[in-house]
Amino acid sequence: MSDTSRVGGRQPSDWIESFAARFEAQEGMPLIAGRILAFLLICDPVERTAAELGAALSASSGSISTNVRLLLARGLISKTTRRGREAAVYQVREDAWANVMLRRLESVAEVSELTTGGLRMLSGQGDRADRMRKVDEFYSWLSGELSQLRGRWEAHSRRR
Amino acid sequence: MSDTSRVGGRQPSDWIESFAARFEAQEGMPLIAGRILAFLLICDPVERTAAELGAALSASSGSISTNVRLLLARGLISKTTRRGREAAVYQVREDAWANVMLRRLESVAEVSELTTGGLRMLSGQGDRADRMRKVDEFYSWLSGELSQLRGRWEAHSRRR
DNA sequence: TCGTGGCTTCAGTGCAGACTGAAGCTAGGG
DNA sequence: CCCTAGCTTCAGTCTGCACTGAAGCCACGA
Repeated sequence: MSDTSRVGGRQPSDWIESFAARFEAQEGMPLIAGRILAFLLICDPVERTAAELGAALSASSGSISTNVRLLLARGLISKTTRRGREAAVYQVREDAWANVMLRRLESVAEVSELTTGGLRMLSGQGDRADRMRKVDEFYSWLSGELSQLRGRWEAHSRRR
Repeated sequence: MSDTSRVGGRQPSDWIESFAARFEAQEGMPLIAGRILAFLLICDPVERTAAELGAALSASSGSISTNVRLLLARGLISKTTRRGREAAVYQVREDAWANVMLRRLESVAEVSELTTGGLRMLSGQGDRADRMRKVDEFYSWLSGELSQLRGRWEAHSRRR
């Protein structure tokens, strides 16, 4: 099948592993979740059943079940059920990707809530609060910047 | 000592735990590393020895050694050695904080290297590359935005 | 050259979570 | 109302990592 053969001079299976490794490091995802995501980005046809995912990635049905649910919860893939005894199929929600990642970025700036609280805790402590003030200033600024990102992405994608 | 007493109506030890929990979730840091960082943000005086950190956070000398090194490697704290047999002291590098975090954010956009590579891998596959193209478009845009952030932070902090 | 304080190293422990695979559940078809 | 395909659940295994604390190492002072 074309999914595991050479395409464009590179092994898709290598690409899948790289992708999974990156998502493990960056998002703390299990490797299998990253593999599912990567596979669903390049497979043809775009929709796959749980059994097909398990076969393609050499993972157990339990693992597929768990990780597919994780990806569904994050909003990165969708599940389409079909009538009768047919298996449900999964596919990448490429349109939701930006949303999910932007939300994740915004959460980084939530540290500003902690630093602002810390600043209040140290109020009246004079110089002692200097460190906290500097860090808080950064996170407060970052918080504003990141919330603007979403608007800019919408403008950017509308523009084309 | 004032570090563990009530300040501004909130327990610093609770704040330290919240801070550590957030950094564990967000940065994948060990809890103790987050505690050290939090403690160094609010302690008085600002410099502390490894032994003091261990005592304040109820952690073993080995744990302090490991996690202090992790924070040094990330550039979030500095180590100052002193002459003779005196213990080295650690303190927060509040000025480096923005730099470290911006670099971390930029690494998120490195996924664009994978998606661009994936796109090349799927070249000539027509519709099959549509998913990848959309995701790649987002990461490429994000990559540009995040690299601009650094410039904007410098402008912002110079302005005040 | 020895003594000592401070730091790092490392073997050992415990725990968390990723993964498996079989058993159980669910829902449509006969 | 049973059969069966497909999915989920769960107990068990295993790997990896955070943490400990004691032993070793290093550097300075005497």
